[in-house]
Amino acid sequence: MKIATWNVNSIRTRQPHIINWLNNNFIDVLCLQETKVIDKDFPREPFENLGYHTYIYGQKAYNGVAIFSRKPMTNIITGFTSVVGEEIAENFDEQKRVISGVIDDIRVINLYVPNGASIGSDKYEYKLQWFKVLKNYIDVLRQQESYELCICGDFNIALEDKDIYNSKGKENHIMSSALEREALHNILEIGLKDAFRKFTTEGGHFSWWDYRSGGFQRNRGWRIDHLYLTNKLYEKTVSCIIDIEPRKQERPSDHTPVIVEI
DNA sequence: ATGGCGAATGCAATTCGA
Repeated sequence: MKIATWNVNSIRTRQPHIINWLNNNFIDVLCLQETKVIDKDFPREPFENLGYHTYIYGQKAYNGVAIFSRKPMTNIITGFTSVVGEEIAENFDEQKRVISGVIDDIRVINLYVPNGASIGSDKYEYKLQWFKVLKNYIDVLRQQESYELCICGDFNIALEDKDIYNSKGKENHIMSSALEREALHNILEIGLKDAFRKFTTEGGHFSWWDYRSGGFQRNRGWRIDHLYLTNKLYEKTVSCIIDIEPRKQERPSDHTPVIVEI
């Protein structure tokens, strides 16, 4: 089974790119971030016509996540509140960043982690607090269910210096600060492993390049889109690659897909 | 260091992303 994650930066703008990519890559489950559209206006039909079931959780202009699956998923959950309760979820579901479903006894959790703006900003604090809610969400699910987990998406965090084109001076940079890395490690310590790192240990592999200053042309990238697996799935994983082809195309997303085959 | 680019909103210029 192939599961992919891709921050498409607007489902409506990127619709032809995604259709083209799915026609060239047989993907069972596609997790999308930054769909940037309310559910009523989400272009479901083009993807249903390709044979996908579509599960969406969006809002106007910002954020928004979706999962496309060839087989129907069960136990779909949108947002945090129904799992952790209103007291812990507070207002964190105002931003649509979490959707999850179960397929073949795997719970796929698709995340669009907050960006965080800059170190010490209100958005940075929001990002760190958001991780605490996420931790609670995963803990509750693990108490309630016994599925294997695939937690994937745009994490807006590069865990290691080698995941950044030039890590010099990046310890006080958004996406690579110690507190952000600590927040993500805190999630992973329940027993999640980075599928990409099962096969590739060297640096220089990226999933996002800034639109500005010719980031892609100069290969000034970051690896911030991840697929994390519980051990049983990790052991069964046969490949995990970053496909940079979509980033080369006209009018691309600033992110490119990451695919795991289990 | 700063600003760069792209998308949405909504129709010009601002906000946001990372």
